[in-house]
Amino acid sequence: MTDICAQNESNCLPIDQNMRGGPTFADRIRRQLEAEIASGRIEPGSRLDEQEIAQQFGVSRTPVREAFRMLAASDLVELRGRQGAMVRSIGGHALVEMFQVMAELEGLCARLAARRIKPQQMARIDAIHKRLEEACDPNGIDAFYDINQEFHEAVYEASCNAFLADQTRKLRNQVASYRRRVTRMPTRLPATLSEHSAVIEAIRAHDAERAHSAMRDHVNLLGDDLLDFLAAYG
Amino acid sequence: MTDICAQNESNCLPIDQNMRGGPTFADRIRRQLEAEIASGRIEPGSRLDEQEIAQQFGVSRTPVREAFRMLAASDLVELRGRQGAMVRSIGGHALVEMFQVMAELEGLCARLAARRIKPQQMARIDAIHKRLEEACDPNGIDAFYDINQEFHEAVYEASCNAFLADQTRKLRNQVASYRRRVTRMPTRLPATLSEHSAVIEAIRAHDAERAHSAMRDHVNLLGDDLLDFLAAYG
DNA sequence: ACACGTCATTATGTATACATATGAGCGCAC
DNA sequence: GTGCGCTCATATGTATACATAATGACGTGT
Repeated sequence: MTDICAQNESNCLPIDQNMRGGPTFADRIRRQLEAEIASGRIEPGSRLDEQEIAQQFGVSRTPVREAFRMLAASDLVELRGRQGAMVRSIGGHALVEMFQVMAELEGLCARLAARRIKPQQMARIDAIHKRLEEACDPNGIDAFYDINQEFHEAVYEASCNAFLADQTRKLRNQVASYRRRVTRMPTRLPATLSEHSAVIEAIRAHDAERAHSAMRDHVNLLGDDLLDFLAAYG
Repeated sequence: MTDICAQNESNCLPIDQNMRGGPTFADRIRRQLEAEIASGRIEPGSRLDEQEIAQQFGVSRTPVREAFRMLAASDLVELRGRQGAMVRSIGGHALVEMFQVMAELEGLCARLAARRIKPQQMARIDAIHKRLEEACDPNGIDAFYDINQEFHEAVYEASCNAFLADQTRKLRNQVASYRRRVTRMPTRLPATLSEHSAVIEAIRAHDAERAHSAMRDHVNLLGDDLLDFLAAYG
């Protein structure tokens, strides 16, 4: 079998070199497709062709099919009988529902973090926030997006609940491609900064209730902006 | 190909006749295994043999493997490299984490239900509760368990958030086999009834906060009992 | 007697072959 | 000209074949 990167000449699915996730092709393909979907490089509604992807990865259809099944169980793609797989397209109504749940889960993360955070984790969050302030530049949107993600990830960890962190991460990943669009709204950057500040100060004060509501509001405000964005640009 | 039920002579995986879920074998096998795992007929830690299951269902390994991948993505089974699949075994620590999340999600269901419930749904919940009271008999534990499930399902629906309902259902399903054991504790039945009553009255009064905390407490108390049970009989 | 290395068996991961359903394109009838 | 039905191509679902890594047994050496 040729190396998995061999077939990769200017395809729309460039193989990530750091692909040492699972040793099996199915796992690697799943991870790669997850990343492509989350980043928006594969747009919602796109059809995923087994043979095409198999050729791009230089493998047979079998591991691709298994990757599809895993992604379908994570609700990242939809399998429609014999009509193939397509990247799940999330409508406005479903987004509202998902943000409501995400707000509650992220709120719980913040609440637990307020009760359990260790000085080292607090320092890390402060450092991330400082970097986020410096990256508050409409030109470097992608950097801002990544650092923002780091902030939330740090709160997940501070919650000291690995399962909660995992669930929240999965949900965040499901709406990632939609979130990424709304980051481009000019008002979102400064709003994010001040909302994060509120969360951080509540956590620092070990005020669980305030941390919960601050984080919930933060997520809900993002959801509102996202809906505005979708209403305007479709 | 022989009918999917043909090979089923006194196996440990009796085929459910109402198996018209997905038209594909992979889907049917996934649903069947889900049910077997949730009911506890396949115990946590059991190893799932591809060939054995394929023979029991009268199909080849391919759809079985695809079912395994879906179940693994739902965290119901673990795939350990080339060492096969085993039903996920959840330790006490992980159970605590999961119940903390489930309490929050069920609490959110109850909160939304308190705000949104329609008279018809309220009547349905009352009817279910009445049946649950009648089933409060240590001999008919399984019936009690099923009606209890109906109650929670009715609250999910009353929340009018399909995504939330789905997430909560999945989580409930993950710990189903552990929940089922604790139902056998003698104090759990009357406790469940009174805790449900508190939730119901809060929902009837459209008191969102009270509904949330009542449901959260209900789930947390169940979690506590489950931990006691595991500590004693684990 | 115990430990270690080697080998055989077996089950998983992957590739390929085959069956069949879905959708497109075309022709015909009204 | 439009709508219906047929045929065919293609892609998915399933089965089978093959390669390889992991498990267990056996034998040998200390």
